[in-house]
Amino acid sequence: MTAEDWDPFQRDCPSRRLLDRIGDRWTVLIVGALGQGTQRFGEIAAQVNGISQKMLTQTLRSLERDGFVTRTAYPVVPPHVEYELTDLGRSLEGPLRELERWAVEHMDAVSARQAAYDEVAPRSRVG
Amino acid sequence: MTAEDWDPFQRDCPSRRLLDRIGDRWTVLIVGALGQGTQRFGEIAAQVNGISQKMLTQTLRSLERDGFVTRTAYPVVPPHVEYELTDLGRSLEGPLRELERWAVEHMDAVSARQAAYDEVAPRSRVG
DNA sequence: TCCCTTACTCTCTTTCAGTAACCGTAACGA
DNA sequence: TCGTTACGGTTACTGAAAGAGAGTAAGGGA
Repeated sequence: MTAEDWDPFQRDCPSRRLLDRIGDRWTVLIVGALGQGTQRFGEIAAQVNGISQKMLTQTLRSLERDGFVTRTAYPVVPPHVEYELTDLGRSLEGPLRELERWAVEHMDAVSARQAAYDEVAPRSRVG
Repeated sequence: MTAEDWDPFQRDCPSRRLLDRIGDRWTVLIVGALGQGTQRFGEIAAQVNGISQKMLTQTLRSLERDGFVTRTAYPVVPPHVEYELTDLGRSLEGPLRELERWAVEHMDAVSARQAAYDEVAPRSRVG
């Protein structure tokens, strides 16, 4: 474990790119969907409402490269491809699910703050 | 708590936008920086290596609107502005720090997987 | 013959992030 | 007096990324 060398606060540190990837909007949802077990391309697309085929393909490719998911293609017609979380991917589930949970739990509080902010005239706050 | 109504997997659910925001690359780092206490614009910029003034301003504005940070401007010359996490913002620290920690801890594993993936010819894996 | 299925892939348009220049005002140094 | 620095921005421009939508391969069924 050489974890001490990485610092996401530094511009060119690889851990910054990794943080970008795991915080990515589609990554969070795709990993969440795959948490339920092996799934096909179309099944993931159905769960992650609103994702385009392009982004799903692209994100799955990245997740595969990073070792978060495995891709298994059966050479049949029509195509049959299965995606599954690896151990590494499953270790990400926890932190991501917490993020998701936080968002759901604090949604109301944030909405309220937004409404309050938008009421007062912009830039009127002075200390 | 009406948390049951929100579902980030649904395209137009506000919680999806919130999840996007809190997973945002700069948000993660700015909240992390502010975790150490009240800070000025320039201090945050120095910690979050590589962020442009534009993105720092823009992200701080959003964080303020969402109720994660407070902005206090002292009408002096040159300008003096302080940013601080709210209670809501502090409640985000935990999940975000976990993400950060995960990235640092698994950086080596991911690098290894990437290298392995890039070695074999693309699209040669079949089930 | 025609269409259906699935997992892409390509093209086009729009949106977004980053870069660099500029701003105002006061204090300071030469 | 002139030029510079300080600080927290704003603005215009540009290249990259995301989204929308149509097209593709190949076999099986009506």
